[in-house]
Amino acid sequence: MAAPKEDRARRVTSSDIARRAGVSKGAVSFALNERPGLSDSTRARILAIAEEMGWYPNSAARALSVARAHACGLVLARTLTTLSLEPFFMEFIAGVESELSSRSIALTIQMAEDVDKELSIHRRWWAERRVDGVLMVDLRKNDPRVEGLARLGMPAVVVGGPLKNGALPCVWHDEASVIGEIVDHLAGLGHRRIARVAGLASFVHSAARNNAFRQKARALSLSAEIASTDFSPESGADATRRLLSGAEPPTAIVYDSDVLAVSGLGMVHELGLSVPGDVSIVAGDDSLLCQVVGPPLTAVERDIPAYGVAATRRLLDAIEENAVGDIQVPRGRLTVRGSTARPRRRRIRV
Amino acid sequence: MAAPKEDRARRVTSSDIARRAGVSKGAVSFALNERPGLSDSTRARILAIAEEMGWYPNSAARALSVARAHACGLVLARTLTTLSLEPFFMEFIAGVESELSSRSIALTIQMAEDVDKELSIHRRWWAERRVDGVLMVDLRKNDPRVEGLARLGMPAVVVGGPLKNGALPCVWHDEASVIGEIVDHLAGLGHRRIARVAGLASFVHSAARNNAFRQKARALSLSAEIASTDFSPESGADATRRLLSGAEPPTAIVYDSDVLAVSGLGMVHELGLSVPGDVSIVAGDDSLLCQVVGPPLTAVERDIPAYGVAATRRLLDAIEENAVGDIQVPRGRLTVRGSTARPRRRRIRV
DNA sequence: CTGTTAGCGCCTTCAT
DNA sequence: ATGAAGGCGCTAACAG
Repeated sequence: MAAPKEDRARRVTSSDIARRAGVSKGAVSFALNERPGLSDSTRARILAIAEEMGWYPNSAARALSVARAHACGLVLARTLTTLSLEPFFMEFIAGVESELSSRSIALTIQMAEDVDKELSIHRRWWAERRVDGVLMVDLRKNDPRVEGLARLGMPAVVVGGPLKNGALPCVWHDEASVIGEIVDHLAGLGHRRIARVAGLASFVHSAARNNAFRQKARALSLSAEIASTDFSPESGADATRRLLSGAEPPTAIVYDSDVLAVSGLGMVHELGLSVPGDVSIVAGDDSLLCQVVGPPLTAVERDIPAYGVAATRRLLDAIEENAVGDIQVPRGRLTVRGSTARPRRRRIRV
Repeated sequence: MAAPKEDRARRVTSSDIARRAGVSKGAVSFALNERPGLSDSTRARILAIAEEMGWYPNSAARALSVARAHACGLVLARTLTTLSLEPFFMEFIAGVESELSSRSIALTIQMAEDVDKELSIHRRWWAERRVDGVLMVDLRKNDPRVEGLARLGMPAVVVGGPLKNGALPCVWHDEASVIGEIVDHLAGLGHRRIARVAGLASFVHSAARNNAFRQKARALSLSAEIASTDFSPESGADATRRLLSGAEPPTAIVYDSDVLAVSGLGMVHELGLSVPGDVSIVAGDDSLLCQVVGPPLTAVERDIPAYGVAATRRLLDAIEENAVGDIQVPRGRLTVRGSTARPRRRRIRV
């Protein structure tokens, strides 16, 4: 026998509902799952009693029976600093969550040190049937998770991409055209030497932006320089200092994220320079952060919760085994604020 | 029969392990749960086979059998803006998660519009036995969740407090002494008119800080003013403007969070004033945000992941029905940076 | 249209 | 030290 030592509180089961309604357990199940084969009056009576007694089907029993966990998973393999500072993650989670909870599907979250650990979490989740599928974020170059998840056979969708081999469905966003818009804006203002403070080059989306940045700059005959960071504010400040203390400092800097941009702004001020007088600044992600600093930052605005929603819908389709291809979400738009302007003639070098 | 239409992939069960090991299912269970009654060699063989086949017990079956979900819940009832901007939440979640995952317990997260919706999520989770217990954050005055959770009988711990009626265990933090340290610091620098930009007064922790602020100021014969906000950056900027455009503006402002402080700093600059020359600023929460703005902000530093860890441990105890009382976590410490200094004599009023 | 029943995969008591 | 068997609460075939 496997009953717990003593119940914390006598728990209500579908049998209780059935007894009170004078029907069988099967009828209760039918009523709850809106299946035909029950008179409306019986159905209504059963539902009313369930409601009154505050009964919901035991999720474990249901999961066992229908072979579905009614839960999706998300593992985050980033440093705590990045996770806590970047508004992106919470906004994304909010989108995911809203889509999931409207269908009474739970969201299970875990953090991991690196992508290999992440993959072993996925393996375990799937072996335990704890989740029905997962969302995978922060796609890396030669990402071991893609192959790993694909062979696992667990429904999964990649946030980012697109993936050339199509091993996994993905929901992506056109980075190149956004970068194009930014560079156009800067070139239009008259900037000739621009720079980019990028995230980790091992991230596919950062790498894609790097390429787009270089190409677009070349097309417009601008000199373009790229400094890499690990997404932390310190590294953003460092990169900014490095760029601005070169022989031919850029007159505009494009940052990969809002956090990097804000820390870059701090460094510009610390160097005794002004924005946008000496340097123009563009943030690659928008958030209220960009709006509360002085000057407010020109930034790329995009609907991140919607990104989460799209990814979740795609995952749900994968779980239902509905074949749909990759999905592209609307690209971000540049919002011009006070941090970008025409460059000064030429700064007196100290 | 309740088998799924067709298995996505033949799934491994404990029977498979048992067969391969030449033992019964019971033996597999014993091996896995480290129970006596098995020879070491048999145990090792079973474990090795399970490992090799990548088998983990089906979580639904186990949950059903042991009447435990092996999952804990957290619902967040804040605006998306606050959630995404305040580093607090992710850091807290990281702490919770680390404690949970080290014991293979899942964390289920959901967002809610308000505390009433939150309570109904709790009710449902508990009725479904989807979680074994929950953490409750952002304690409000006369919080309906306390009473609600208490009568539900679901293990729950309140993050914040302390609760006077002891309806639920809590893990709290001494707000008053931190505020005391801040005000002492400011008074020590010579400030006589100080102000506080507070969060929502309906939040117990904000209210506690309000009281402490007033009392401490009175004790030191300082004039103290409080402006309330909804934690959003805009409201922080507004409150700052209001305070500084009064007849007798404060020479120092204490903010309830890092986000409020940073937006306040932006407003101070926008008003053409300098920090700390014209106004000193203290942030009630520290984060790298405070360190990357110019000047870096004097702030209260505390170990938020550790707060999450403590709360989680307390919850796990509640679930195991181990009686332990409320827990107080170490208070934050003031880190003095460049945003606080002696006040100027008296500013020329415009 | 309604009721009965087997079985989902595991844990655990009891008998061997 | 090991195996057999019942039950956790639900769903869904099937019989009535």
